[in-house]
Amino acid sequence: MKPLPRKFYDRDTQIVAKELLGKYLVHRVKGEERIGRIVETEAYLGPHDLAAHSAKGRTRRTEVMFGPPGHAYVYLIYGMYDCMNVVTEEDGHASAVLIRALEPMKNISSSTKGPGLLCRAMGITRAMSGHDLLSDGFFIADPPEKESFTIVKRPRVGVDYAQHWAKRLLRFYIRENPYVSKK
DNA sequence: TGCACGATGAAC
DNA sequence: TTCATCGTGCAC
Repeated sequence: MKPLPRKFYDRDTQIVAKELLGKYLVHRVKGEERIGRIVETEAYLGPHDLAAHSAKGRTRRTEVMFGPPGHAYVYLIYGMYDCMNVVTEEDGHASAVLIRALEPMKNISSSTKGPGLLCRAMGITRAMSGHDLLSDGFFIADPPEKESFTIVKRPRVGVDYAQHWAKRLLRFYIRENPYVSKK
């Protein structure tokens, strides 16, 4: 399997969030290849999007969101879980896509239903924030066979504080897939 | 230097 | 509905 090209990520964040569905997230950890199929994502559009971490400005934590596309932005949430995002759009545009759930494909031994759990199952930690996903070892690739499915759009989870941005349909998931988080 | 608050998940 | 648990951002 080959990493998706940089130009895949260098596009409108909502398009990337939708097209990431069905792709394979691959992480090789101590000789073992762990693979999950992406079944749920959320788009975070940039500093103007009040639900995005980049809305607070450029800080040490969010620096990677402001950088070039195709890099991982991983952060600690609620003091106990790591969450993984993929940086989108051109260098300087602080947007990203949160990976919210995976369907286990290979070497997955715990739940991948939710952003915190999938990082735990895949062995992804915030030490990897800033990692270039155009590398072998940790990347996203096309699935072996083309598949078709219906995409459901919903408001994002846990962003009620973001005023009107909380209502936007920026959460995407594969219809009827049992590994999607929260019903 | 202190403190309120999460892009969560599990238990009650 | 409550709680575990701690880094981040901002107030003081």
